[in-house]
Amino acid sequence: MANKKVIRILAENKLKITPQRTAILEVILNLNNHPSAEDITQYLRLNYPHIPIGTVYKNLDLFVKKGIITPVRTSNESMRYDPVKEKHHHLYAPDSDILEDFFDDDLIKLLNDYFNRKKIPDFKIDDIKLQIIGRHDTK
Amino acid sequence: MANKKVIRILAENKLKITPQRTAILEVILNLNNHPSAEDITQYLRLNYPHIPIGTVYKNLDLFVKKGIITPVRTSNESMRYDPVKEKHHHLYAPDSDILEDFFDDDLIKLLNDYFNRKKIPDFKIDDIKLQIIGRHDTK
DNA sequence: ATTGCTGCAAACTCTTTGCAAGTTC
DNA sequence: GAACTTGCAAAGAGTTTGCAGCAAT
Repeated sequence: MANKKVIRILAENKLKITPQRTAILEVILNLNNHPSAEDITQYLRLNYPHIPIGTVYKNLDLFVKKGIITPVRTSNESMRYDPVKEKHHHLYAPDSDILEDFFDDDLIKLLNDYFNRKKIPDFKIDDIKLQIIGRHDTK
Repeated sequence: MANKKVIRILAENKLKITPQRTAILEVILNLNNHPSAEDITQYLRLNYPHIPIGTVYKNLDLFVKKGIITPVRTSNESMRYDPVKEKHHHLYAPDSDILEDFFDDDLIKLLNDYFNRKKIPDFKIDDIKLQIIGRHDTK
């Protein structure tokens, strides 16, 4: 059931391979939806009716610590999880709560160049997070 | 006690002028710290020992609805509140949980120009939120 | 055999809500 | 006096934690 990619990722990170864990990671990788813990649990329950949300949270925390996924906050309450490793930004539509990756190398380069030139006094930059807020066309 | 600016803002927004409300708004305007509801309550209790945090939240919600303040989320759990009206971005230091305004008209222009040129298919941009993540120099 | 994981429930943090009594306009 | 606000407590959402029993290495 568990695909090889998932097994490999878990092994590389020295995480024990359990059915729950592989299922959770598969959902995040395949859904590609920036799901919340609640979303993941709902989805898993289609095949696995009794998985507790506590187990989902514990695994998400581990995945975040290992760098397998990244937590993303929106203006909404719940934390969303992003499995993508390459540097990117996000589109967020508050009305629909849809959160999407926004890949744009030109933009990344633009910001890198900008902040390489313009230093901020007494502040060391680790990352730049850009959220493009808006809405999807309705027709 | 309540200063004229606060009174004016409340009147302009047709909010009734109560001691609690003016005190809350004064704290946000004067602290300039992007305080959380908890921060505001702690601070108010120096002079006003029994103010309930529920009252703080109710007023914050109203201020947000009226556009007097803007809620800002960081990677941390609690919501922070920003009274600044001019367009700006933020510096955030996760280690210290310090959130600061970052005013930079060149950056705003750079992003505006960029997104005026480069449209995103099926997406109407309402706002661009940029958080510069990093840490303050320790020496 | 050791170490780590699951399942369950309780607890915790942040925020919202309901409502009676009081205040503002 | 009509409409709104406060204070208080209870409840709600999202998340974390503790621990006994079980599974993976």
